[in-house]
Amino acid sequence: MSRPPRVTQADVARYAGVSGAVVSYVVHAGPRSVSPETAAKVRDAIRVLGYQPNASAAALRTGSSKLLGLVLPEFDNSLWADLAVAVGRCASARGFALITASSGGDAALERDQILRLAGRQVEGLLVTSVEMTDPDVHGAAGIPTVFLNVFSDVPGATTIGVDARRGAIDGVEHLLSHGYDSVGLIIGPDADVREQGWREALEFRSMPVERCAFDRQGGYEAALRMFGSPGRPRSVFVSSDMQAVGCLRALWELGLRVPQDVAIVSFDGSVDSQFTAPPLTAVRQPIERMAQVAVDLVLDGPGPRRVVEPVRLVVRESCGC
Amino acid sequence: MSRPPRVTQADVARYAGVSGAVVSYVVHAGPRSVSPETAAKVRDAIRVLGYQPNASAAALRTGSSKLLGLVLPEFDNSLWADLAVAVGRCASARGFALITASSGGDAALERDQILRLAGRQVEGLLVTSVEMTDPDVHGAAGIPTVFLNVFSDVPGATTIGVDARRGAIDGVEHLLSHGYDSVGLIIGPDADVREQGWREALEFRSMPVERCAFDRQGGYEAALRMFGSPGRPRSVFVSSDMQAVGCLRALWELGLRVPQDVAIVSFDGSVDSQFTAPPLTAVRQPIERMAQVAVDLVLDGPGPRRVVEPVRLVVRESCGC
DNA sequence: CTGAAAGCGCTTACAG
DNA sequence: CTGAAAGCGCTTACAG
Repeated sequence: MSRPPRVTQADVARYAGVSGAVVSYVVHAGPRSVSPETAAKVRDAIRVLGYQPNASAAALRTGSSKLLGLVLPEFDNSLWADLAVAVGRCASARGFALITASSGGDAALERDQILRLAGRQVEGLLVTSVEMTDPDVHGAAGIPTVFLNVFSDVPGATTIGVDARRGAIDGVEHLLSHGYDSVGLIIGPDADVREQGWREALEFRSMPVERCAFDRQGGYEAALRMFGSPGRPRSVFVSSDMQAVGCLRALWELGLRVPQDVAIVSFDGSVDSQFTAPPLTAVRQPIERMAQVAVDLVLDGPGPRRVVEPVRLVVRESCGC
Repeated sequence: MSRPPRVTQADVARYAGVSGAVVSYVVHAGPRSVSPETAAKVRDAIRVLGYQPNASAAALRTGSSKLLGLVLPEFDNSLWADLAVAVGRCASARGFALITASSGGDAALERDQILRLAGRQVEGLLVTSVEMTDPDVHGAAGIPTVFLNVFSDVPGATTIGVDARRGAIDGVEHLLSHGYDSVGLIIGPDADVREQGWREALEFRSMPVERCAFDRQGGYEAALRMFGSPGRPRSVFVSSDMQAVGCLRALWELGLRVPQDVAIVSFDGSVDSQFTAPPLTAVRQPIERMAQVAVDLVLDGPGPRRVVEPVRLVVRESCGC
């Protein structure tokens, strides 16, 4: 466990009998060419000594840390977990590593984390706020930033999101197509476009709404309120898989069967939605694709823009199909 | 979105009319003291200019990157997700940021990720392998490493884990205490100490075993095999929450009720186990505590050691209590 | 209490 | 094709 002193470029150069520059040339295959024999000697030295270039030094010299920052509200949400994996993969493919931070859904902490990441010279920031953050943090950090999971255009910021209004409409219409006369809504603490879509699909008929946190516990409590009292709706559109998982648990406790007594359509379509009992019919967000676009945009993005990815209804069993 | 040139220490020094050294002294509150008036001027300059010390430069100079690496098999497992959050919090409290990488459970990729992290000058590595990795990677990286979720002592390596044999015994005995005559086992691809504990608790009576991947799909398929054919056990001990979630789904499909037809005790006790229907009785791994110990050990650890954290049976409803 | 200077390990123009 | 050297932005002995 005693740490051996780090092998530096100079060590390799000495061992191979060349200058440091040449070592750098072979490590990066450029920008100058090196004769095959010299290159072989250098590669040998690298292998024998176990040389690993010092990323801090390279970052300092080039001004490029090859680091991306990812800020998520929390990890124990399979949607964010999936996103973290996908972003990590895309970043890695472009030679970037990922520094992750979780904000716990707290705006002040989130801002703090972003500033911290900025200090670490990340070259891009991917941030997912439950509520779209003040785009000012973007300016404050002075680093290319893309906001993920944002449902509407935010002038001056690069945002990626799905057409959640459309998704909500699709989900609610699917429920309606089963002939259910009522469709409740379980949604986050603040109004968002999913609520709007739900209203439109219902042609503005009045139906029960419960607001709660975007997690299992929130969905659980909201469902207890919505279905524990008389006048419960025949079906419900839930604005995230996590809330839907909590909702399912509440319905089970209340002795209500899904979909026979209450039908559900959820929003997100993460792994969790596949393995509930019954599996959830869900409006799926294309996480992999969004991750790819986000990484490309944060690294190459020419300026603020709005990207809307299409959403797709994945029919499983909770809707009664 | 145009990137302003970075503000450096020299800029602050010039603005405040002091030397760079003084700026460093006030930023770090040491190691030399600075007069209150000068300090005030410097703090002003920092605020006005929006100075963020360049972490790469500091890392190069001090030889300390203040970075920790975390390698996980995947993120869409709430146990790992919980762990990532907990480790992030502990690291942050000690001024370290976290670079995360997921191995996808592939040993070669895992090794690769570790080497990559080593090149990034992380000062410690926390790695969780589904199967305990070759401790050689530790030597190869030349960086203090602690392996998490390891169930037995590995000489020469620092490992943290629970007494999983004891946990399995507790879980199975709890099932037995309900009077169930049979307790099946759903476990990972390779034998581990949980299987041993299960056998011991059953006093080596022969019972059904199904092996499968440590994920939802694995547990789903294993349960279909175990409960879809005659001679199914009255209860089952499942070696992870993810597998238990899949198992619950399979039982639902088979029309078997939990706990009336089949009782379940799971292993992990992550958030997911709280919100299934019914909630899972589980042998809980103390994730927060393990994260704390891991971070402390990787940063201060004097050498290889074995840490065993106690496990606790959390009784909920899937066992029939 | 403060400044001038060295040096961490790289990369890359500049000479040769 | 290769080497000597400058410089990225810090921190920290060393002088004063």
